Amino acid sequence: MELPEAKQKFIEAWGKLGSEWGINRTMAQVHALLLVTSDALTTEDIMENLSISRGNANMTLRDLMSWGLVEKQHKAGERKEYFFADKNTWNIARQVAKERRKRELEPIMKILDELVKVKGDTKHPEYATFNKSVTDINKMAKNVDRTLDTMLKAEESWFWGSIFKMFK
Amino acid sequence: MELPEAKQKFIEAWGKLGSEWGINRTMAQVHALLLVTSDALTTEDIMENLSISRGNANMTLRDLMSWGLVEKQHKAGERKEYFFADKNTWNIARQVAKERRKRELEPIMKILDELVKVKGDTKHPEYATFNKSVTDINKMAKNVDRTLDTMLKAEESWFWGSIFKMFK
DNA sequence: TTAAACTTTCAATATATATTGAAAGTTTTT
DNA sequence: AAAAACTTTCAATATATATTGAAAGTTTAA
Repeated sequence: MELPEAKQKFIEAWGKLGSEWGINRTMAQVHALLLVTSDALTTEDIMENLSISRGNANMTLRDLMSWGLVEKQHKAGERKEYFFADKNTWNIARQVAKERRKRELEPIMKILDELVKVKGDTKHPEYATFNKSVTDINKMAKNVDRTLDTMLKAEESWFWGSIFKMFK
Repeated sequence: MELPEAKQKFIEAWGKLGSEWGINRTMAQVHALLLVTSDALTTEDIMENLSISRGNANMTLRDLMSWGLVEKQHKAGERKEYFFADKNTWNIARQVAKERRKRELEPIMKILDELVKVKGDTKHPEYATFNKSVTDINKMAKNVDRTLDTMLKAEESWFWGSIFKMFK
């Protein structure tokens, strides 16, 4: 397989994976393109490479920046904006974990905390079932939250090292 | 807050979380409904409770069964099918992890394995960048895969216990 | 064997999400 | 101050995804 084809394959696969995980396919593809490109790219470059419109490229890039995955670069003597992605995979994973925690985990934890407080007759199966499910999910959410916290503070090698000690 | 309202809140929140993670909102809501209901429910019950059509209820239930999250129950002397969800949160998490690994992680790992093999001139920045990103992502995918494997074999208390030892 | 009770299918339709592109906005240069 | 070079916005539109509901299929009971 030649490099251009391989890049294309990667962009497609990354886009597909993204869309399966609730991330806009185009956003994942722009990210993928920047991951496999050594130079920073202009909006123009990205539009051309992925055959998308200016508006789409612009919004997607801003979105990627809000996720902390892409940054602007300015080249001396040029007005155009260039974009590049952090290529450190561990940083990417942490950044995604951080954002999803903030955007999705925190809100649901807030709701679960409310629901756990709901009082009722423990003898009543409907209440008991509700309470058990909500309480258990809340506990798991808190476990996930603590684990993410560890991950966010950790160095990659230490993190996976600790995980793999679990095998022994 | 009263139980019916609390149930409703839970169903909505679970549905929203699901849709953010690439899981059909209705599917997540049916799952949520079954999680907070002590009795097994009929298709009819679910249609009514969530105001969805028969076709939708039927397909969603089959989908949930294919994820291993819901099972059929037959009551003696009745023809109707009843559905109930496993309420063990750890089982749910493992089941979801197992399915997503099979459906999403495995396919992309296969592609990454191909892409890592692509040969090129290491001195060429375009190739070097591609190769580094793909290689690193491949390694991370393998780490995630091993971790999921551990999780799938593990007991809940052991798993979280091991995770939390990481804090020390 | 036919009717009733139930489940499944899937083309049509509705809804949600993503994309376009041209106009408006901004900054720099002349 | 006007033009040029660029970025942003957003209503209109296209696409993808989810849902409906009625017909077809299946199983059990009369």
